[in-house]
Amino acid sequence: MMRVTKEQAQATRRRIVETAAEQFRDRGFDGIGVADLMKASGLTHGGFYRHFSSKDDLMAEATALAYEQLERDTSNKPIEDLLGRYISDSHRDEISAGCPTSALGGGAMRQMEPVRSVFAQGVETWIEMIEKSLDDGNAAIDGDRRAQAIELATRAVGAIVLARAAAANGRLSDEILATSLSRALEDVARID
Amino acid sequence: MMRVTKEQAQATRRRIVETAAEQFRDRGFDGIGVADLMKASGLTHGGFYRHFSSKDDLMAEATALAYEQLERDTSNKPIEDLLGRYISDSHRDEISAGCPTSALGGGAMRQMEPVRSVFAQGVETWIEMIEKSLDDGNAAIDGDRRAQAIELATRAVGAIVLARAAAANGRLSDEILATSLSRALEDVARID
DNA sequence: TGTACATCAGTGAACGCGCGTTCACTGATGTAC
DNA sequence: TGTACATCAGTGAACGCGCGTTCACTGATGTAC
Repeated sequence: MMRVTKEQAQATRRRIVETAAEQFRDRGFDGIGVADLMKASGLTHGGFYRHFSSKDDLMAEATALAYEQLERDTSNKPIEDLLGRYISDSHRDEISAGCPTSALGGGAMRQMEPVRSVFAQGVETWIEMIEKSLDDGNAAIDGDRRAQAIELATRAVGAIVLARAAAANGRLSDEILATSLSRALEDVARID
Repeated sequence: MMRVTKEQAQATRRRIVETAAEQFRDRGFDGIGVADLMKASGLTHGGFYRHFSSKDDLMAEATALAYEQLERDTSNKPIEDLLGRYISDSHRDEISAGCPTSALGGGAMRQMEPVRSVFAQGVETWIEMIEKSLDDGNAAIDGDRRAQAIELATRAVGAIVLARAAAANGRLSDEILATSLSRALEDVARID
């Protein structure tokens, strides 16, 4: 097996990006190398540069894919579901399938340009999803939906980041999630 | 100059921890190495292990110091000041002097044990500081102060993490900070 | 207080290792006739 | 449709480099007498 159908090559490329999207969130951009990423994709490291011009290039693409997955999993859901899924034990614990902002966004300013822009675009998308979720729930009467969406976006991200930072103290971490979720749901009920 | 007063040695050690507390927040734990850290402290890398048993050891100590600095800068301040300082352009931009939770907390679960516990303790301290700030403001009447403190803690951390993740889009990043702060201040005014 | 020796903070060379990246090579796929 | 050749996805060895850590050494400080 050397050289492969164009379709197979495209599938390989996609597989690498999917693997990277998981592994980067799980271990951090610096926590996994090109060789291990290729091995986890069932390949050897040498072929990497047939698909990507650099690790940074893959970081940008993998992050973009992670935001697309977040969008797919979240859009067209009632705001209560959205918050319930985001502010949860399973989201805290399964970083590799979770929101890229909470997993990697804290270091976005340390990254090179292609990656930074992907994060900025992902944050905008994330806010718009919440706004849409608020609008869908009820025939828009009150207030500034955009501002409400931004507030809920920060509360959700903050809850997960804080719960992960506190993870060594399980009781505290759980308290942060439970309190954050119940107060967010109360406030959403008040809006609707 | 080889061998130095016990006081000087202690001062050197402190200087390394202070440098590390800044550099780790700025560049990330993986973003700066032992040799560069020692150079930034005016030393050569060889002496590192006279003071610390490993880089992880320093990471734990530096993070603990960063939380102490946060506590010093923040406690006994009215809640409005606390939020105004935290949710600000300068806090977003000057990561090296800012809150360790927003700078490094997202990766706490990827760290080894001494470090994880320091983050958990730091988060607890941070929540307690907000709770105290709420209590000081007015003679405790209503509601669950602890829950209010947790909510405000997540809103502050979330605002900074989101603003940093969105930094490549300056307008969006500023919008997140402005909206988060004004809504947090409104809610605090409602509580008091 | 003065002398002799042990301690140990700091130096700089060296260690093995894993990193991102490059390269010559392979051989089935894709293409030109 | 069949043949001849070019392309290029994937392999695995090799590159230079920076990492965390170790070590023999230095010489002023600290200590024992």
